[in-house]
Amino acid sequence: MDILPQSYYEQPTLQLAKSLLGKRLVKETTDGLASGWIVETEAYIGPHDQAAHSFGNRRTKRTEVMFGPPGYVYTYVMHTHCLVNVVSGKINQPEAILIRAVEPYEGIHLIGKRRPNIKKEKERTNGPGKLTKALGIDMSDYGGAFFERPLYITEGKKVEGIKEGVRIGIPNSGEAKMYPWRFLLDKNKFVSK
DNA sequence: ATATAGATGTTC
DNA sequence: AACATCTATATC
Repeated sequence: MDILPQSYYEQPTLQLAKSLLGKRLVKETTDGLASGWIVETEAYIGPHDQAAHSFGNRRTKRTEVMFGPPGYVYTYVMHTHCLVNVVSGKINQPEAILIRAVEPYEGIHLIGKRRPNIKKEKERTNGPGKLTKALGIDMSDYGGAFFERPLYITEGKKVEGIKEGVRIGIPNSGEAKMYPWRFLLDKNKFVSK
């Protein structure tokens, strides 16, 4: 499967968020390769979105990559966990897509080693903090490109049953929390609750 | 099966 | 002080 070129990321954020469903997210480490199908995403459209870190064009050390060209990696540490985002929008348009869940595909034994003591299979990757740990993504990936190793996205499989919904976990974002900017594959067992 | 609380680190 | 979360524990 081919790595998606940078030009792929030049489409509008909401369209890209939907398009990412079913693609293959890959991470290579010294331990080996692990990958999963993307089954859930959320769009964060900076200037107009109170829930985005870049709301009102707030530019800090943390949000810096979002102001660059699309197709780059924005990792962010929340509590003890690390979250992955795909930067989208043109230069100086701070937009990004949060990857919330994947379905394990390659490197299952690695994923199992990184997330032991799990009762059900789906609990390994059905949340933004879980999937990063499962695939071995961390802050060292910040600022990298999704079209270059070691962290990249390739073509995937065709998907059906794309569903939109309201975003999760952003209670204090005013009107913005009602925007239907969450995309997921209906009937897939690996999406978050 | 669902619900609730508590712990965690980084940023502002 | 706020938060784009996870896990354990408790209860049905």
